[in-house]
Amino acid sequence: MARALDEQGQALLDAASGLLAAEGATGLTVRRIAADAGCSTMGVYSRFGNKDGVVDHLYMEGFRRLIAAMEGVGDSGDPLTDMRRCGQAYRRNALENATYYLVMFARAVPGFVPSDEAKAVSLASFQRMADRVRKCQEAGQYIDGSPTAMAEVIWGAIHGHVMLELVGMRATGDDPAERYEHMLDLIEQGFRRPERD
Amino acid sequence: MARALDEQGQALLDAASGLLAAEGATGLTVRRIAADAGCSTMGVYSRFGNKDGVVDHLYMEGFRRLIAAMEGVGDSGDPLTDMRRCGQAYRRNALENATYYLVMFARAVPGFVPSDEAKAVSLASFQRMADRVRKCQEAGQYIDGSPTAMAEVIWGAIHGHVMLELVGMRATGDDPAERYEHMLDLIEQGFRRPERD
DNA sequence: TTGTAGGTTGTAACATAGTTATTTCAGGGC
DNA sequence: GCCCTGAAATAACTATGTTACAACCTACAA
Repeated sequence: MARALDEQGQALLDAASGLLAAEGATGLTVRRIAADAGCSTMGVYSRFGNKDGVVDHLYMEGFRRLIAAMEGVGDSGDPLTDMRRCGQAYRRNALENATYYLVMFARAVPGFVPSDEAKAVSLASFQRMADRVRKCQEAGQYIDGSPTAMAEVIWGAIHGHVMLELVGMRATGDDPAERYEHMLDLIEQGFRRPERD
Repeated sequence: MARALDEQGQALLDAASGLLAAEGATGLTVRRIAADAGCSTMGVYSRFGNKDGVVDHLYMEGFRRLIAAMEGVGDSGDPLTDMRRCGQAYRRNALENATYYLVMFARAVPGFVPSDEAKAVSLASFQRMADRVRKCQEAGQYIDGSPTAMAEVIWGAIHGHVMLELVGMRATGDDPAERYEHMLDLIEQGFRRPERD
C-alpha cells in the first residue's frame, strides 16, 4: 500500500478529484474516472484495488487541504486571535471544498469506510485544533483542561454549523457567516480565562 | 400528493423503515422494499412515484420522531432545565434512530432532495428548539436576542457533536456523552443572563 | 348486462453502477 | 523464432433505479 504512483495513477486521482469537485459524489464513478484519465476501468482496479481505494485518497486529500487551511492562519502572537481565524479558515475551506467535506464527514460515498492510514490523517487535522487550544492555555487566555477534550468540543460545534450550511438546512434568513461568528463567540466565552488585571 | 395510503402503501413504508433501521441507506433498495412488503416493484412506483417518494416519507418520519423526542421532555417549570433535557433528548433520539438521522442530515441517500412538504416538517422540528429558547428568555434565564437566531446556534452545535459521534469520528477516548454535556454547558454559559440577586 | 376508460399489477427490459473473467498484446528470456 | 509473464482492454456478471407493455381489474355509463 501507499507505494509511489505512476503517471497513470496520478492522472486517475486528478480525474477523480475533478469529478468530485464538479459533480459531487454521485458523479464519481469508476467508469468516468477511468475515461477522464484516458484508460480503461481496469486501470483503477490494478492500482487502487477498487473504488474505495480511490476515495481513500480523496478523503486524505480533503484532510490535507483542511490541515493546510488551518495552518495557513499562522502565528500572529495572539493565540486567541489565531484560534478565531482558525475557526474561520475551517469554514472557508469546507465551503470551498464542499464535496470533499461531505465525503470526509458525511459518508457521501455509500459504503465507503476510510482506511487506517486515512483515519490517521484525519486525526492529524484534529491535532492542529488541539495545538491551538494548548497555545491559548499557555498564553493564559484559555482555562485549564485537557486540550484534546476542549478541541473536540470546539470541533463538534464548528462542524455542525458547517454541515448544516453545506446541506442547505436553513431555518432563518440569517447570514450563515454571522451565525457562525456568534458560535465562535460562544466558544471563546466559554473557554476564556477571566482576566485578572 | 399526500393522499391517504392504502394498506399496501403502509406495508411498503413499514418495510422501508425496517430496512433503513436494519441495514442503513445502502440496504434500502426498491426491490427489497417491494419484496418485504409482498408486492412487485411497481407497487412502489404507482404509490410513491419513485424511490425518492419513499425516502421523503422516511425523512418526515425521522423528523416526527425528533419532534416527539424534544416534546417528550415536557415542562418542568424551569425552562433552563427543560432546555438541557431537550438537548439530551436530541442526542438520544439521534443515536436510537441513527440511520434516519443520516438520511435527514447527511444526505445518506444519494441524490435525494426533500420535498417542500418534508422541508416544512424539518422546520417544525427546529421551531421546537426556538420555542424553548423563548421560554428561557421569558423566564429571564436567557439573554435577549432573536430566539430563532439563538436556536440556530444551538442547533448547529449539538448537531455537529451528534454527527461526529454517528459517523464514529473520535479523536480521543473520552466519553461522547461527557463531551456532549460539556458542549451544552458552553451554550448555557453563553446564553445565560447574569443573575441579579 | 355489457362495454369502455382508467388505473394497477407483474413481467420483462433498459441504462448505469461496481466488479470480475476472459482475451489480447507487448516485452523478455530461452 | 517461440513461449512465458504481466498488464491492459474488452466483455460479461450482478445489482440497482426506472420504464415499457400486456394482462387484469374496477368503476361507471348505456
